Amino acid sequence: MPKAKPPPVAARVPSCPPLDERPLGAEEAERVARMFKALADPVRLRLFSLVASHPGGEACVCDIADVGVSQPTVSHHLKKLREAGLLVSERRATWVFYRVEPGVVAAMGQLLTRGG
Amino acid sequence: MPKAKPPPVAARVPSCPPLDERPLGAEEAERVARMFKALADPVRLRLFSLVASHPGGEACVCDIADVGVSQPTVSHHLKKLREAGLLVSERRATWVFYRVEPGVVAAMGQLLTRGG
DNA sequence: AGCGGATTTTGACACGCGTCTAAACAGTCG
DNA sequence: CGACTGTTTAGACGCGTGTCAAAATCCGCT
Repeated sequence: MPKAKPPPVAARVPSCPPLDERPLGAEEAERVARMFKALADPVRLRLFSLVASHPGGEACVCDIADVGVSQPTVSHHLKKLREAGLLVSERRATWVFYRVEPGVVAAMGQLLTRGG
Repeated sequence: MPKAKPPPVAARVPSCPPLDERPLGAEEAERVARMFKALADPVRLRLFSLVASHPGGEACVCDIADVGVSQPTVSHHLKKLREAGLLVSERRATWVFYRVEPGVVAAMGQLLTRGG
């Protein structure tokens, strides 16, 4: 039986203060680093922006698969983005559609937005 | 003679639009990924926030070296943050001080701040 | 049930990266 | 100059990760 984890929701983002407010603890840093790591790859960055900028707010894999790597590699990266909570996927008939999970991106933005 | 590159200034950040405005090109993605990669490590994240939140806006290496790894490793990570343009360093007498380069962080924040 | 297209998973491989110890470098103080 | 402190560099090592081809899975259709 495949693990049927519910998709990671925006509510699970514990919202850190901006990076210049106070030093991050070890566990906080681990968690935040995981999010940044998801966007620390050119292919993932392109896939993410392709989904984020796609009309309708969602994109089928076949719409965004042309980023210069093989299609299995695309799937691999999409999975990583999903596991990081940045994207959510939904199967409709033959195709799988991806959407951005808005809360997480906003949380990362707040980390980098100068506080005070 | 050590390479005397001028410090990477905020003006060198070519300021991308938010990720949901249009798909990133290949070269753009490479460049942006390099910046995210610099913050995609727990130790670097802690070092960065230690510098960013330090009173006076700068910190000596000896002030922030206690993040659970050896001191050479700290130096290695600080070098990466400096090469990524996120920190600048200056030697004063025996000690080396690090400051954040504000422009780059702001640019990364804009990437993640929902446009429109 | 069986075919065919879309997507994911598996297995393998090479390269990058984080970490350490040991050594080198810089600068201060006797 | 020589000893001592603070910091960086040089190698070396193991693990994670990005990539691909091949196989497996899912789903609609006939």
